[in-house]
Amino acid sequence: MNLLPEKTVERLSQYRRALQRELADGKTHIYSHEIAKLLHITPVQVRRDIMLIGHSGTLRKGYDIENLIGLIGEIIDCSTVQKAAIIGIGKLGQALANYLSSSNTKLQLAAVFDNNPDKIGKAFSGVVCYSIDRLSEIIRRDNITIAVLTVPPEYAKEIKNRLLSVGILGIVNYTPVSLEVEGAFLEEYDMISSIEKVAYFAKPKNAALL
Amino acid sequence: MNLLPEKTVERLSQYRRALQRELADGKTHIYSHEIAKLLHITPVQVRRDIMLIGHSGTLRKGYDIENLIGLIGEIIDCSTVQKAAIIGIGKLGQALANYLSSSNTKLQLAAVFDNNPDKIGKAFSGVVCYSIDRLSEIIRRDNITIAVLTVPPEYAKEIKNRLLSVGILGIVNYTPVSLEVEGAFLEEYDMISSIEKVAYFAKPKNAALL
DNA sequence: TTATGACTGTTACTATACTAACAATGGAGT
DNA sequence: ACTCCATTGTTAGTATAGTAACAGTCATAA
Repeated sequence: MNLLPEKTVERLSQYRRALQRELADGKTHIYSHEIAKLLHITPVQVRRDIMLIGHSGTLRKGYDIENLIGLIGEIIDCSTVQKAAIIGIGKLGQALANYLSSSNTKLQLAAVFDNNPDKIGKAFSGVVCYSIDRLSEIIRRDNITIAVLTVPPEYAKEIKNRLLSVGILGIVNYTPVSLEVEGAFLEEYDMISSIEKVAYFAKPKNAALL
Repeated sequence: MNLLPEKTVERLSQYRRALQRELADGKTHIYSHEIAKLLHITPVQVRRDIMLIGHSGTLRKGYDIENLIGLIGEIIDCSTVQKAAIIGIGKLGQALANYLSSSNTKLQLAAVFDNNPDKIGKAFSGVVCYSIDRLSEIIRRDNITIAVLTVPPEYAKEIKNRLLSVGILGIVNYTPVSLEVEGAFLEEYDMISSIEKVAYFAKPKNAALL
């Protein structure tokens, strides 16, 4: 199968969680316009995304929820478990650790790292915190492939380099400094610029033009 | 001036912070390719963004940093101070409170809200926490226009409705449930789907195709 | 059994974002 | 003064994302 568009992958992740909730509510089938309503997007977009993952089996009663959840898993999860680490277990890191360990994906939070001695050895969301000095060692040992960066900005670049040198495959960068990454997939998200963007479009003058 | 593209606004926010760092280092002028290098994008994109905000005065020595910072401010900041509130001051909310209050934008964190009695009355990043029951009252009283939602997902919809009914202008939604918003600018960010997206593209099979 | 209609699957179109190409400018060296 | 060339400003082109239009399918009911 070819690569899916980025946005489609993001939505598939959202579909899956929404579908899991519906399944828990006892529903077995669902229409595209129902999924659309849950995520506040259009039914066309839902059908198009589902088309892209080659969902053949669809009958007149809409999509079979369990079936679809399974298929999404086949597409976006790895056949083997993928392990993730959070680097920098401050407020943001702890929040993410919570989300990750409570979301039932195949993605497994395998380790967290920090340089604060008070935190090392403690567990966060059930995962033990290692010293940042052991980053390369643990990543290699536990075969961790995804890293979430929530360190203070001044450490970001150096840690990124260490991650790349032990062959990390994916990095999610939540620090406000942008990184250059070769040989791994990088996703950057800058909270401040997101909020400033909203402020811009929410300015009375601009809101009128929306 | 017309509305700017969303991505351009996000980058302007990033340019500004990068430029402030450069200014602090004693630099007075900067080339487009230098800015590009800081954010790991192309010089063309930098120049295009700057063109869009109508930066006329640019000479052979690159852009005048102080000048450019000022212009970006004129464009993306409001003429009057814009006030923001964080709803739900858990781990994520506290992280955001920190970022917001330490970033020197015209955006001012004016209040935070929570339903936990232990938190009410306490200060977070120097901002006092109110009971969620007083949401409408305080937003109106302090003329808060931007809301950042970091509450547990089950509360999101109801709080969104309250925000809209007091005329909020912008909402940043960090909860994993999607919201329907009419009459305000909405930005949604789902951390789980972001990380799952990275996991997808970082799968060995897919990474080969990048 | 056939017509109906609600729903899916697909293609064609539009909008947004990014990139490449190139024209215009003006300081520096000769 | 003239040429050179690094750098900006702008337009044209491409890629990605989203939307609309429509054809295909099948359960249902007359």
